[in-house]
Amino acid sequence: MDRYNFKIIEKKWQEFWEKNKTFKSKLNKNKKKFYCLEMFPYPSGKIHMGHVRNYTIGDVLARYKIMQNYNVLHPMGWDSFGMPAENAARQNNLDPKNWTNQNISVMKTQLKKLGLSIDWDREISTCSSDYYKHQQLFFLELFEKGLVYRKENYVNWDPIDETVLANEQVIDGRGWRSGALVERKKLNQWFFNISKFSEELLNGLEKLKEWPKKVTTMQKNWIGKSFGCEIDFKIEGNNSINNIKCFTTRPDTLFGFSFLAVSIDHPISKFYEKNDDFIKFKKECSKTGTTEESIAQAEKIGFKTELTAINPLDEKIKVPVYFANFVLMDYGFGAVFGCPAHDQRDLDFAIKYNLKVTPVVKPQDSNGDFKIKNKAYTDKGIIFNSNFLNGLKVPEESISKTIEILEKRKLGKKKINFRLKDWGVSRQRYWGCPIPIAYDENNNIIKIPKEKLPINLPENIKLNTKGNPLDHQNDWKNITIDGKKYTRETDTLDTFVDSSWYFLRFCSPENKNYGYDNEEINYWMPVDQYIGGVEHAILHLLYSRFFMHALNYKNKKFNFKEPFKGLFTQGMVCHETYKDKNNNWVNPEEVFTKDGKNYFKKINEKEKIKVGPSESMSKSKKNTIDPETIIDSYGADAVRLFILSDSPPEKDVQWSEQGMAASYKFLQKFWTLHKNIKNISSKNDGDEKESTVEVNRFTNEIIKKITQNLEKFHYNVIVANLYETYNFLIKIINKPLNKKIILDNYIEILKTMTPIVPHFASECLEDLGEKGHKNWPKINEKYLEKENVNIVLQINGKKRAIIFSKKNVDKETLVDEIKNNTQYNKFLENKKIVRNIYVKDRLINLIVE
RNA sequence: GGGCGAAUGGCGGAACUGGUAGACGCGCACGACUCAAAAUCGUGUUUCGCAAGAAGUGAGAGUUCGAUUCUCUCUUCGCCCA
Repeated sequence: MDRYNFKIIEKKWQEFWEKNKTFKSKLNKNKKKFYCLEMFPYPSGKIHMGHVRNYTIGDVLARYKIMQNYNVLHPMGWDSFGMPAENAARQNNLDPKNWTNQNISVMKTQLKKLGLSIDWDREISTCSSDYYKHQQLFFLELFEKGLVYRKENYVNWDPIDETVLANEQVIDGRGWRSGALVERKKLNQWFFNISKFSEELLNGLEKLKEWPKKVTTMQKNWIGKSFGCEIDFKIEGNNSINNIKCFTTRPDTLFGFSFLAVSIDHPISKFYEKNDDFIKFKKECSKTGTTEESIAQAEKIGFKTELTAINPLDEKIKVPVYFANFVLMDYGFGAVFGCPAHDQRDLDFAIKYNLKVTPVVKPQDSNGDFKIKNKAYTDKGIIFNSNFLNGLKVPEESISKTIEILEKRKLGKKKINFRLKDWGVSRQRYWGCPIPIAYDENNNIIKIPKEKLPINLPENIKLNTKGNPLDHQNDWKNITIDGKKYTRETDTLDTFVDSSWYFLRFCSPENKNYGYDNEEINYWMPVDQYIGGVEHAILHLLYSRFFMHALNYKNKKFNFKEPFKGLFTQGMVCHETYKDKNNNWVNPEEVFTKDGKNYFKKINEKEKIKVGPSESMSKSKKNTIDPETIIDSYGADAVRLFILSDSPPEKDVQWSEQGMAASYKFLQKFWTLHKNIKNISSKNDGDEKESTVEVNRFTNEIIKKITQNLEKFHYNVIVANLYETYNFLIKIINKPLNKKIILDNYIEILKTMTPIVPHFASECLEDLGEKGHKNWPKINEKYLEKENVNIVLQINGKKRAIIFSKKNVDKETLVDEIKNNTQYNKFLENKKIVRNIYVKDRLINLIVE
C-alpha cells in the first residue's frame, strides 16, 4: 500500500490551482457575491502561527462559500508601511523598500504553501506608490471637505521611536511598540475629524449584528457618549475673566461644589504666563502623559489662583479656582466643577488642598448622619443638603430635573459630550505615505495639485539621523510650483490610514485613476466576513468605519454604510515557555522530553529545562514554532487540520507536538481507508435496503452536522466530525453492504472535507474520477428519518433505562409497555404513578410516590 | 473601581431552542503483531464501588417533572476600560 505523499500531492494541487486560476474572481451580477477577508499581514520577515490560524479559518470559509456557488472574493495583500522596516533598515544599513519587498516575497511563498484559495491577481502592497497615490488623493479630498485640519497640540511623544503616538498606541504610559515612557510635547499635527461622526459611528454599531458583542461594546465605550450639562460659572477676582464654562455629567451634585478646576491649557492660562510659580507648575504637569489613564494614575496636583467661582444655584457659595493636572483641555471645555463627596478624583484633590467636602447624595436607606471620609459616594441614592433639589432620586430623576431647572434659569444647557477625540495622523517617520501638502515662506498651507500626485518617497536616503529622515532631505523637501518655492510637509501618515481602505482597493486593484471603482465596490462591498485578531477591536476597525463615512461625506457614492458586515476575532496560538539554568528563554526546538514531564536541552542532555505556563507565541519568550518547518515535515493539510482541531477558533489554542502528529497520522490512516474503499469488493454486493439505512443515514447526518458547524464557526467540532466519519467508514468497510451506495456517499463526505484539507480531499476525489468544481452536498431529509428511536425512561427525573421503541408511539402505549415489561416495571414496584411527562420520541419521565 | 466573558475527566474540548453529560482528540492502561523495540492495529479509560448502585459540569441557593443550559449570591481566572 502506497503512503500518502503530501509533498508531491500538495505541490501538484497548488500548481493546478495557480495554473487554472481557480480562485480568480470577477464581478458577476448574476451571482451572489461573498467577500471573505482576513486582516492583511505586516511583512515582518516570516509568517507566524497566528497567520496560519487566521488564514486557515478564512480559507475554510472561502472554500465553503465557493462550494455553495457564491462568487467569492478572497484577496491578500501587505500592510507594508511602518516602523519595523525603518528600524531594521536603520540597524543594518538597508533600504526599507528592499527589506520589505524581500519579506513579502518570502511570506508569499510561505502562504502559498498553505494552499489558500487566494486570488493573488489582486495582491496589493500599501508601500507601493500605486497604492498610496490614491491615499494622497483621498487626503486632499478630505481636506477639501473640511475633514482634515492642522493644529498645534500636545502629543504623546515616544522618545525611543522619536515619533508621535495616538492615545490608543500608549499602553500603561508606554509606547506600544518601543515600550518607552511617553512624554508630553507640543507639535503641529494633522488631524482627521473623526469626532464629527461620533454619533453615526455609535449608531452604526447597532446594525452590526454579526460582530462579537465584546467588540461593539468596546467601541461604544471608546466613543463614550455622555449626557450632561454645560454650566457657566461667574468668576470674581480678575476683571478680565467674567465666567468659565464647565461640562458635567453630574449637575445634580452642584450643591456639593467646593472648587473649580481648569486645564493648564485653558484660555485663562494666558493671564498667568508670566507667573513663575505657574510656569513651574506647568512643567511639573508635563511629566504626566496625555492619556486618561496616566492622568488618572498620577498624583492630583493643583495651582491655586486668586479667582473665585460662584455657585449658580446659590450665589452665596463662592469657591476657589485651581489649575489642575487632571483636567484635559480637549474634554468638555477644559474645566470641571469639583464635588469631592461624589467623585474620587475630586475627593483626593480636596483632601490634599484641605477643601470643603459636602455630601449631597445619600443612600436611600441612610437615616441620620451621612459622612464622607476618604471614599467618594458614587452609588445611587437621594439628594439632600441641596435646598430645592432635596429628595430627588439619583440618578433616575436628579440629573434631568437639575438640567431642567438650570435651563429655565438660563444658567446651563443640556449637552451631549463624546470621549472620542480626533485622529492625529502625523508621524515623524520616513517609511510611510507622504502627506500631499506644502508650505510657502509664510508657513501657509498649500495643497499639492492633484496632477502632481503621486508624491513618491525619496529613495536611497540616510536613515540614521535623529528625528524624521525626510527633514534632512533638502532636494525632496524643497519644491517649486508655478515658479514659486515651497517646502513639503515631511510628516507621513499613520499606517492605520493605509489599512482604513485597503478592502476597497481589493475590489478593483488595477483601477488607475482612483482608489476604487464605484461599480466594483458597490458589488463586492461590504466585506461579508472579516477575520482577524481582537487587538484591532478599536483602532483599525473604528478608523475603517470612519473612513467610509469620510469618503462618502458630501458626495454619496456607496450603497453600503459599514465596511464589515460580519466580524470574527480569532484567538491566539500559545505554547509552553522554557527556560534554561541561567533563566534564558529556550525555543521548543532546542528542547526534548521522554516522559512529557521532564524536559532537557538537546545539545546538553543533562541540562534540565524549567517549564513555564503556556503563553501566546512571541519572539521575546522564544516559544514560537516556525510554520514553514512544520509544513515541510507534516504537510499543509495536516497543519490546517491541527490548527483548527484543538480549540474553538475564537479562543486561544495550545500548540501541541502530539496533536500535530495525530493530525498527520489521521490523514495517513484516511488515505489507507480511501484506497480500501476504492478497491472494495463486497461479497454479495450488499443488501441495498440495509446499506441505504446505515450508510445514507450516517452520511446525511454528518453532512448536516458539518454544515451547521461551518455556519457557526465551530471548526474544532468539524474536525471531530471528520474523525467520527473515519470511525464509521472503517467499521462498515468490512460489512457486506452495497458498494455503489458506499462509494456515492463517500464522495459526498469527501466534498465536506475539502474546505479543511483541500489538497487531500481533491486528490481523493480525483482518484475516484471526480474532477472540477464541486457543489456543497445537499442534505436529503428522507434519510434522516428513523423508524425506531431510543426513549429515555426517567423515574422522578432520574435516568433509569433506555427504551428501544417504534417512532411516534403515543403516551398510553408507552406507559403500558413500561408497566408490563419486567425490564422496566422493577422501578415501579409498590409505587403509584402520579404524573407522567412525555417528550415524543425522546423521553418519558414518571413521577411516582 | 466599572464593563464583558469564562469555569465540564489527567489534558484540549463536545452537548440543537431546558430532555441519555463527557462526542472527538491527546495522554494513560491492557492486548495483538515482533526475538525485542518503534510504528501500526484492537480493547478500555469521570469518580467511588468487586458488584448492584451512588455521586458528578467552580461553590451555594432558586425556578422546573427535569438545569452544563434559565434566575440570584459568592469564588477564581481572562479580556477591555479606568
